[in-house]
Amino acid sequence: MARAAEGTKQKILDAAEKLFARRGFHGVSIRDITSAAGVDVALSNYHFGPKKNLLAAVLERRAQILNDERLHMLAEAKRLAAPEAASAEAVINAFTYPLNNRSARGGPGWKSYFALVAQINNSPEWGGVMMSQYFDHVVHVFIEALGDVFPDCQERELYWAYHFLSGALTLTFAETRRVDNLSAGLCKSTDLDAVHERLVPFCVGGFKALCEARKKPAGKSRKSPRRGV
Amino acid sequence: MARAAEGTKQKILDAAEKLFARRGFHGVSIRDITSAAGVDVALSNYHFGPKKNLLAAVLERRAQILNDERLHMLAEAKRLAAPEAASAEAVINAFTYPLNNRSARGGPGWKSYFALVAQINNSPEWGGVMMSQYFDHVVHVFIEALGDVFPDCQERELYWAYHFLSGALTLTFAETRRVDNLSAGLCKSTDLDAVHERLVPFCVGGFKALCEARKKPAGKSRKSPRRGV
DNA sequence: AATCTAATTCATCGACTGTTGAAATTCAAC
DNA sequence: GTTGAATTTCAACAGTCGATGAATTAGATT
Repeated sequence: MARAAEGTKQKILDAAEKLFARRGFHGVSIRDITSAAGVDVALSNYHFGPKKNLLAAVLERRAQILNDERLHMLAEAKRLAAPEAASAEAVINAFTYPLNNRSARGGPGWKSYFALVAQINNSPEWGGVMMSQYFDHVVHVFIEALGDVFPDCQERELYWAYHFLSGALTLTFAETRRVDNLSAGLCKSTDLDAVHERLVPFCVGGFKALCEARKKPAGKSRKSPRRGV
Repeated sequence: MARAAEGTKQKILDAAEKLFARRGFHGVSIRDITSAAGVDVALSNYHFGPKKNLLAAVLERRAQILNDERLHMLAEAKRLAAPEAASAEAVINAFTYPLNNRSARGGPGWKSYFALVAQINNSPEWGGVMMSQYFDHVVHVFIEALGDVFPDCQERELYWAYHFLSGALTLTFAETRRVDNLSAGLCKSTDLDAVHERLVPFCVGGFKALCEARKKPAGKSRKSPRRGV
């Protein structure tokens, strides 16, 4: 039947995305996934191979879209600011806003995706490799752009600052609702636009403070050795 | 045999902590844990009940120690700064340094513990409730202290800023090593003292920027309604 | 030494795990 | 309408899952 398969593949990916996000990779069986998708158990193996490949397929599906949007927003920010360097706010916003937009207005699949990414990012089993695989090449572009914004900042500090941003970002879009209880309802995890309005200045302030505290040692700034892929 | 049991309980907790941290709750079987601990399978159920209770026991064991150290450091910071308010740096340091110290110099059990907490914090299955259970009462004390540091800042913003700090903090002490690869060795996840030196100014800068961007609306500051437990 | 409880061992329960091979079905191309 | 490959179904595999009840051992108390 040729391309009736594409439909089932997407149904399996959708179900896997949702269930992996809720209970984690090991907390979900292939039978859970295929029965939620309304297809036969064997089809997961037929289309995706072993279970780990299914997780990889889930992560890969939306990563490309997200990365394209990030790079497009960054290019636009640079264009508007030229010939001067774009603001730190604009660069960081280009990195975070696509998540905000997709999570708030992209449908439930995107919400599951970000909840899953948060778990992957914080897992020693997957975090060190899978996050790098899908996102690092775009992060390098942003680090370089931030090097233009903070010409006196050491490259190492930019990576550390990105690391902190990454933790805040993934936890935010995981929407675990902990902060809702903690703040007795003052904060609402689900109001993503409101959170994002705070996330960006927090991170901009963090970058500025860290770069200020650890400037480049001596004379000339703006070296920024291009990093290989 | 009365109190020979305490030894086995600790052995089970140690093994569970280590394995849960590496592969997550669902990725580890009770047989994995008890065989790593060198005890019979049935002893986990005998001492801790069902598997979920074992996870709770693991989380609870070190939370009390950590919370005590945090509160002690906060009191000390307040004492040294009195009669003025303590600095933002001192307050945030009191919250984060105990993690840094225990992870760097507390033995491998603490490292596993923090890696596990990072996964719990980012998991929709556990994050919303278990983190609150063990840490929120201490967080409330710190939020109040931060209210003294930033008297013009709205309480809601302090909770959001804490949320971002929480994401950066837990990812940092998860030591997934992603940033090591990303930065081509420029950053070393395992050099915790170096990371902590950056984490604190980043978060202080974030708090300041967020509080500055969203000051209290009108006249009088310092209301800070005491929040119930 | 006898007693009693706490702790440990062992065997086993039914259910579920990821994966696969063979058979059945579907659909496009001829 | 027949061929042929892609897709789906079904049944089953060997192994593991969390949990438990019964029997055994250890240790303190009497």
